[in-house]
Amino acid sequence: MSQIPLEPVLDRRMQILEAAIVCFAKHGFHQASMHDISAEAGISVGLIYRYFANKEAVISAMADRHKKEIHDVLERARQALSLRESLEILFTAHCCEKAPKVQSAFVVDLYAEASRNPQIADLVRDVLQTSMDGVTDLIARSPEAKNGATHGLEPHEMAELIFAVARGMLMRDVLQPQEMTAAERRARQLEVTRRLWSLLFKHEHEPAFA
Amino acid sequence: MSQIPLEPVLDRRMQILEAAIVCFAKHGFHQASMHDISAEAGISVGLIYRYFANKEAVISAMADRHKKEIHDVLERARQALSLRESLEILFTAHCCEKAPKVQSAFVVDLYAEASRNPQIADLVRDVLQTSMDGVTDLIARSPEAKNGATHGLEPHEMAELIFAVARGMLMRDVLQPQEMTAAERRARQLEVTRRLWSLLFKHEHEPAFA
DNA sequence: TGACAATGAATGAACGTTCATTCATTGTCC
DNA sequence: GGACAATGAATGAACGTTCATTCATTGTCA
Repeated sequence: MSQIPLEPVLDRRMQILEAAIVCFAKHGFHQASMHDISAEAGISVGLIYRYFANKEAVISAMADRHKKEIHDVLERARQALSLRESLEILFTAHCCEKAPKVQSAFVVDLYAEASRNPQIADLVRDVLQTSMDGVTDLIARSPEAKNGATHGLEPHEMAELIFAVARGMLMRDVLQPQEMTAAERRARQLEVTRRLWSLLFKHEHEPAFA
Repeated sequence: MSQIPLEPVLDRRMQILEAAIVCFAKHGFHQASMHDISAEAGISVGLIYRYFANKEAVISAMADRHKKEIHDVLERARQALSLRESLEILFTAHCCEKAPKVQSAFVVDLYAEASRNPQIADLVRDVLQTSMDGVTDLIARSPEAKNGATHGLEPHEMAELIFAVARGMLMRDVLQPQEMTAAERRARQLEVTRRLWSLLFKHEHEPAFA
């Protein structure tokens, strides 16, 4: 009846990380206890230590997972049919249906941690640089850039602004009440994305309809 | 010979808060211990409890102080001679000479805390709303808005974008290496501010010189 | 039976908080 | 002025609690 996992070790790790992100988002990295995580995962405390050396290792693994997720988002953005669609994917990636706000809270916590943990800072910097390079590239190749609707800005300067806005909206998101649904968050994000898009790429002599 | 302080009680509170922001920025709200704060302030642990009910109260007082500081910045921005100068003041307020990065790290921590502490969330939301209302007003009264260089955006929509970018840059700031000076941070901030300004307010048929 | 997964009570360090105690300063009386 | 009383700011050891981590024990399959 139950499926036999090919990699039970990886499954356990995933299960623990899944529980950890919920606890971290709810209490913060250092206020969430190992007991909280084990309870959320439905396992014992000791078992966590079979799969992770210590709490620090859980945090690191979560940061690594975040890195992979961002790379996936970037890949999806790359495959979009238009630059605007790419941006919408990037801006709404964190609005997942289950547990809205968890992703935002986690990322803000990650930046807070980065401000005092050089290892996390390196990782976050790396994720950011890779993403920005990717978007710079997307912009440079876009018809919008070739049509000269760039207001004299370089693609990398545009990418910098885009990511500043994305981070800023993420911060804003953690201020929203818990009850706000993922759909509502998405709508808010898209509104701002479109506003930014029309500023950045709207041809100067065209009206901004869409 | 020695000056007699008029309000020694307030002085002590200030001294403790000054030490607290350093410790909070260095270790985070919940990793900084009361012993850390007392050591940084050069006083005993017990004395903190003469001026604050508990650790929570220290955090709250710091949040209140942050609120006052932001109001001061807004006041200075209001008195600037041009909209652009106002924005530059808002964007570089956190780049103070002593202890660069401390302010940014504190604010990111404050948002992280807001994501799970409704009381802090209310305060931060309030600070943000007041600031955004102020800037919306500044924009509405500006010659730029009256000249129609607004790309069809409402003043409050512009303010929203401006604050998103400001928050985003603040987050970016905590990734910068500790050694980066306040002047270098300021320069980075101004660069982005000017780019944003030219996007938002540059007249559509004018080249962007400045 | 043996190998490994899983448990959760036990451990000790670290933390927030308290409070008995110290002592420089100020006030009071002769 | 000098002797003594009163104050309360300041201290830091001690307390109860929480937490990350360990490990002896139990459960589970092949």
